[in-house]
Amino acid sequence: MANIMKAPGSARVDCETCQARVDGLCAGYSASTVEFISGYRTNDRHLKAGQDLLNLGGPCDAIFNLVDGWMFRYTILADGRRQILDFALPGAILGFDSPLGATITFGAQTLTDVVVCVIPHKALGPLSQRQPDLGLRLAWLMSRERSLSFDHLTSVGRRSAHERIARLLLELFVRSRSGWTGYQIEEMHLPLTQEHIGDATGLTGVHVNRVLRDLGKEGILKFSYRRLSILEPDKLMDLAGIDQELLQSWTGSGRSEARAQGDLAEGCRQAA
Amino acid sequence: MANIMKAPGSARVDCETCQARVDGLCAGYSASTVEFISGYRTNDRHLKAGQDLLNLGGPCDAIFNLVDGWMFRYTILADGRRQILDFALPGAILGFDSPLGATITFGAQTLTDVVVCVIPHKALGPLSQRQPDLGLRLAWLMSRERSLSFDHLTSVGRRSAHERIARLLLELFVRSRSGWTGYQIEEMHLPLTQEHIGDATGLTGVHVNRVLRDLGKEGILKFSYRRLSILEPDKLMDLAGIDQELLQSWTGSGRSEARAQGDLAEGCRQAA
DNA sequence: CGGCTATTTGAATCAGATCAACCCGGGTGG
DNA sequence: CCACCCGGGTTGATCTGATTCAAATAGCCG
Repeated sequence: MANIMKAPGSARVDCETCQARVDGLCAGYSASTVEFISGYRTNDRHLKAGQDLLNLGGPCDAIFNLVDGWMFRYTILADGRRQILDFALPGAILGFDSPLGATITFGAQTLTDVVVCVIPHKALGPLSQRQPDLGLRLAWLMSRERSLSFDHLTSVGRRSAHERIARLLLELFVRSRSGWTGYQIEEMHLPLTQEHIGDATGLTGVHVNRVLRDLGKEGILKFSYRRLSILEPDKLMDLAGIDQELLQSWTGSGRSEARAQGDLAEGCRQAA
Repeated sequence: MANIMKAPGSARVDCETCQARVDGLCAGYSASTVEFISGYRTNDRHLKAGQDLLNLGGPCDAIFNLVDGWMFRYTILADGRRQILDFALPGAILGFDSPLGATITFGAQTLTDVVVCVIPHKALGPLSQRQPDLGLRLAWLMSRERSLSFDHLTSVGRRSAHERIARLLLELFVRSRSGWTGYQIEEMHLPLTQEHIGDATGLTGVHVNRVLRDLGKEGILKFSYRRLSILEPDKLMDLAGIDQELLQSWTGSGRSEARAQGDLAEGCRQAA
């Protein structure tokens, strides 16, 4: 997975080849602009799978640009119940949460080995002075995360267990590919346990298992031991209640030749 | 409620006295800065209670600064199930959703008579060029909305019906006051039906009624016919599982003498 | 092999949904 | 002034999707 990490720990992420430039804060910027932004970085951080990036209750004074690996954000209630809020893929920004110095109210944990590059909150002001569309871009990024969160809220609030799970798996698949036609039979490595899926969908691990088993029996998909196979894309999309265009909004969109409207960088360009 | 609306329809919102300057895009800006921003406004819009601001499936080419009144955002599923995503109070920004021209994926409906001031998306670029912290500010605003959404997600995913309802009512109370010590017995007008509460918490209207009835019997609060009375603040906060500091994060925070960390404008100031 | 974590399966239970009345208050129109 | 209506709110009986508890299995690693 993490080919960037060959030289473990010490190596500094090279902005030229950074995965996060595909669809994140630096997407579509020229080399010189990226260079400029990079000047404000402090040291990268490398984490093993299963670690927390920032600890609950502590302060947070930087944003983290997820360069490689998968993470998730979560809250823990007093009695131990956990809710997973969203999954972060390369290009995600973490740590832009409570304005400055305020204590963190939700955690962020790695699902795989991970690399993040770090930009102190303090740098955001100066950065956005010299690169004025950066603030807007960050705003669009946040807005997209909020939309995703709205989507999850709708799932958990109003959809059946089967719908929720179908939808989540589909979302993660599509986002990890940055797009999908929706017609191909596909397979991928999904670094989640059934417990994770339960905590993300507001269900029990046990119940997730039963549903997964159902979906398997119906030949729609298989998921066990971290391997997901989508066997009947159309049935799955139908069950999940997904229209093709929604698929796009989950990623920066079409990537390739800027599939018209949905693209983040495009959005900023037009707005400017 | 809407004293700004005395001259109905035609009157243009006066930025000097605009409620949304307390905690929104324009919060804390000097008169001249607000003036500058205002130059990019197009005509205000005045809506009656129960109307939709933007219609689903259509495009959206402007952001709306909610100046007066209450609204909510929602999604409707194919079979009619509705999920309310959040409630918008004065100072909220609506319409900053899908990047540009893309079709709207969730609706926004008024709960009371409402006034919004309108800034075309096209203006955002130029605006943030000349007022570079505006983008960042918008980003913080979006980030706060996302945090709220995370909160709702946690409620709906992991809390009991009693907890969810207690929490929602508390949230709305606190946000509408922009803060609360948490000790006073209080009363307010809440422009919601039990159906609304159900759709926001992922419950049935019927069940909301039963819970509300319970809470009434226990003397914790009363809510009927749009009037909410908090009778036992401490019990309510306990039931809702709220710590004092979380209260702050729901608003721009402490308002008055910038309760240190949580304040939006403060955040931008420090970052700059 | 032994220990660990994840998955699987069954049986009992429960929180909340569904269905179906009925009530209440405040318009509206006759 | 009253009859009617209509959008909430209330209440009970019943049903069910999902939880809980508990025990067995399966893969993984040292």
